[in-house]
Amino acid sequence: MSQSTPPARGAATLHDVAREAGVSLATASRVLNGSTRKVAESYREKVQAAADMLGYTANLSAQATARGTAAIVALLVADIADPYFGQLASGVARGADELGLVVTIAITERDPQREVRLVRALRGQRPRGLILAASRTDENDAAGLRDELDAFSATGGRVVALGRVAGDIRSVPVDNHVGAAALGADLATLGYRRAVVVAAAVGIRTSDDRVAGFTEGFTGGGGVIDEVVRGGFTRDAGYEIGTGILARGLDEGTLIFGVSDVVAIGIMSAIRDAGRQVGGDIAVAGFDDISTGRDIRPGLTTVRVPLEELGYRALHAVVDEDWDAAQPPLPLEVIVRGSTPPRI
Amino acid sequence: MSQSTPPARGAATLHDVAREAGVSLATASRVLNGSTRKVAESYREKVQAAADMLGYTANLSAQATARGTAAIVALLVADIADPYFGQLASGVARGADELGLVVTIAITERDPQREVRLVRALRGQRPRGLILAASRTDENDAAGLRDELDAFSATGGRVVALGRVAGDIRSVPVDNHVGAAALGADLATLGYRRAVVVAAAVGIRTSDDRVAGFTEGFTGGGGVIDEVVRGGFTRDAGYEIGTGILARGLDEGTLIFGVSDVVAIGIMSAIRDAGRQVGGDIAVAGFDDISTGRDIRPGLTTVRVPLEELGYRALHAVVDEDWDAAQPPLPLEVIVRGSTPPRI
DNA sequence: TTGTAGGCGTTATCAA
DNA sequence: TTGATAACGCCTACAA
Repeated sequence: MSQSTPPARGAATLHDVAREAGVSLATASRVLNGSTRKVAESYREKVQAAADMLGYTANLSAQATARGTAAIVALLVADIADPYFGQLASGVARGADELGLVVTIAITERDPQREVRLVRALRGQRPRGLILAASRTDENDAAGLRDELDAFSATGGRVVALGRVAGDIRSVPVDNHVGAAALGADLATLGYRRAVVVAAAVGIRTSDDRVAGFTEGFTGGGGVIDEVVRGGFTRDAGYEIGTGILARGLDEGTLIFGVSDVVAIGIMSAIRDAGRQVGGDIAVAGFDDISTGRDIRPGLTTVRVPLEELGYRALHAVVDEDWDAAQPPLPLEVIVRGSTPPRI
Repeated sequence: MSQSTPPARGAATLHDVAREAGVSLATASRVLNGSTRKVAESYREKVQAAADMLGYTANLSAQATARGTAAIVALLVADIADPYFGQLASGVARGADELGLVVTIAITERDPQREVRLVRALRGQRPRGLILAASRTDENDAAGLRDELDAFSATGGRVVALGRVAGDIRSVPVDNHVGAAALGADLATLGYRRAVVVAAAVGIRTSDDRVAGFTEGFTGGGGVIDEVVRGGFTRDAGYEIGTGILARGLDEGTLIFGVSDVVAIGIMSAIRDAGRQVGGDIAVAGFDDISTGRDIRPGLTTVRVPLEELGYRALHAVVDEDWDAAQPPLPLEVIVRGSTPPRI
């Protein structure tokens, strides 16, 4: 066996492999990385052997500079410790893995300015695409972001947003309105008549749609929305607002709808810490169906969003050449658990 | 204002900026990316202006090929939807952001073969370092992995492992043994006398250490370990094993210790689904203190591991030049909640 | 089918 | 301080 190449200082390069195999750089490139195979079997084997022996791994950066685009997909989330984003990221990662893509992750911490900076930085990677999962407010302060995204698109990068978004960028639709309406209707049918809604700030699309949908469904079923309180999309926001609501007094049998499970879980904790009971006393419902909602007792009534699938689709929205913009929205499903027992 | 440069097709390059500013490539590079500043203020301004106008972003790939290493840290986790890894990743991301590094994430799905493949693929990015958070078994089947890691280290990459690991690679120590012993001792003091331990497979260090530590502390306090059942590190494993244990019959007042919170939460669900009660009837304790454990009722008794901090430290273990190998282990703390009420 | 050579966007060396 | 210019590792017409 050829021993000509000493254990190279630094990673083995394509050069090394070619030399070791006694072929040209081009040939080595073709068998190891190039797509269409047009290399004699004997050469092919030699190159493979050399590559294995040297532990060669293509330098992705070099590949990227040469090709002009990197085999990378960037994912922007508000908070990766939040199970909502975790499940989402899981789907993205699975899809990327299937396609040999690398996922880069960035955390916005729900700060719009930060988000703009991150997009700008991520752009430097020349990723194939950018998945925006951090829920954002509408047009207003999104101006800076819009510019960055445009710049990215202009260079051939693909932007995918979760939920529905204005503009030309691709998106994976989630029919928050319909889902929330179904939830509201079902809860009205269950006998609930008064509800308090805990939402995020006005202008956050996801929140707005869910509030509107829920209101429509609930009032349509004969219920009344007592109040819509604004906070954020976090557990702590839910806890805080929940505590406030309880302090102002709340009738038994009232329902509190949190615009996301995370918020709803915060509310549940607030209820307990206030010495009240979740369920028969004060009912709670959420949205998303994160896995935690299944393990708490009583179980959290919610609308199931297939988050993993959502992430997976987002990844494909980035990559697929023949992506159909008229995607059917993901199937949503109302799931009634112990946090909203029937009142009839 | 100069209009010489038409809105370039493709992203603006350093070349474009230099031309627009009327300086050389080298100068432009120095003001925009280079570290030590030795550029006349007038030039500096011109370049900045040109860069801003063109929306220039350094091509990280090109930079990486030129420099030989990318401003990237790769993170390997078993499952990003698992809150344990989510919180961990959160800390890693924060640290990376502070240092202007990009985090690339890969999911092992707890498959050793897959892990090896991923490390190999990740190596292609020539990242600054690799953080191994996926809990692994000992030496045995880790051989292939070891090779890949060695290859990576040999090229100047830094490998950091969570928990304690043999070999020369850096690690952020977590004193699982001590923490578990403290938990066992405290629970014995609370009056528990019989316990069943639900662990992962033999050979998984983290699990082994926790089992050994708990056993030591619990028996030292006068308790007896009835049984150690083996499964995995997931919620579903906990549920399944929990169901099995209950089916075989379990005295009231027995304690079940799951080697991680996720497992313990699965056990709690199994207990409820079997019609038994968590707490006074059957007590449960876990390890890690993931956030979910605070929101379920009764709250889960556990050992608090500062996961976010753990991730943050891991990131610094990758980057810091003057990293002190003799890191003090992270402070662990026993947290007693409602899942293990006092029995005296 | 194989090899040669030029180019991708940056960095870094070395004169000027 | 500034500016040519040679790397960096790989891809890809184009030529052989």
